[in-house]
Amino acid sequence: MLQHSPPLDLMFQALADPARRAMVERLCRGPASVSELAKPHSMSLSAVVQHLQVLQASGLVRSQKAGRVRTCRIEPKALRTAEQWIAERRTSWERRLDRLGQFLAAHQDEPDHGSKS
Amino acid sequence: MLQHSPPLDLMFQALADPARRAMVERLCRGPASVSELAKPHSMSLSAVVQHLQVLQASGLVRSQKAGRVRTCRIEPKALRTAEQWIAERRTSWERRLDRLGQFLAAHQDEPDHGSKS
DNA sequence: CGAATGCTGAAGCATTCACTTAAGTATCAT
DNA sequence: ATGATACTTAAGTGAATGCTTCAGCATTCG
Repeated sequence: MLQHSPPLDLMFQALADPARRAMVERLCRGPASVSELAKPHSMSLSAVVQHLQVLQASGLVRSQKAGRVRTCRIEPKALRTAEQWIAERRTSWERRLDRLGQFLAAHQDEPDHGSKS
Repeated sequence: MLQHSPPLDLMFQALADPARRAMVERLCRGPASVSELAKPHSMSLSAVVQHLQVLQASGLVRSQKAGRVRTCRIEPKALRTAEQWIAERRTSWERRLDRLGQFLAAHQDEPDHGSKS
């Protein structure tokens, strides 16, 4: 409740489903139509479209219709946003470890510093 | 349905909730007890524990109990796994763009291409 | 000891999710 | 125009999610 980042919610939620991740993987190899994306999956076209709606709401995928074919492509910018969130936390943790290491190294040869007596 | 990666499912699912992300952020600044993690949130302790269970099932967080206090810490390895999945897709996309660029450059002087004036 | 602390577990409940089927619309081919 | 293609929309269902409350159980403190 400290802060809100709707896009991040939607992005991770979108990536949490294996079918949607498979679609992202497919789209990373190039744009595709809805039925092309549906082909490898053993679910109804409707279900695929619903997954695509989740992906679009998350900003990970964009699509446009030409004639009767809707062509989908990934939005690498969004992919990078998610990547960066994780990277920032990870490096935050690594910085902490560094500080801890430095502290331990600095106090290695002064076991006790008259803290209380 | 082409392949299964349960840990990735659980990881992204875990990161999809703002409360859980907040807990991850907190844990990146150092280990914490359950009630410490609960403090910033306006939900019951039970709810927090349930979020922690999700985080642990995903492998993002590990915890151990000492006396009556359970201490939680993040598992940076898991964080890196999620980061890498995204990074791999993104670079896969970038490689594709590179190839496309090379192709376009190579065929620049070829017949009618229908480019904008 | 008994009370406070810190967590644990189970049940319940409203909402959301991941599908399904069925019926519809727009486009393209013949 | 007819039919096939490529979605689109709506409604429904069972399971999972995100909470809640209440009751329990060790551990630590006075």
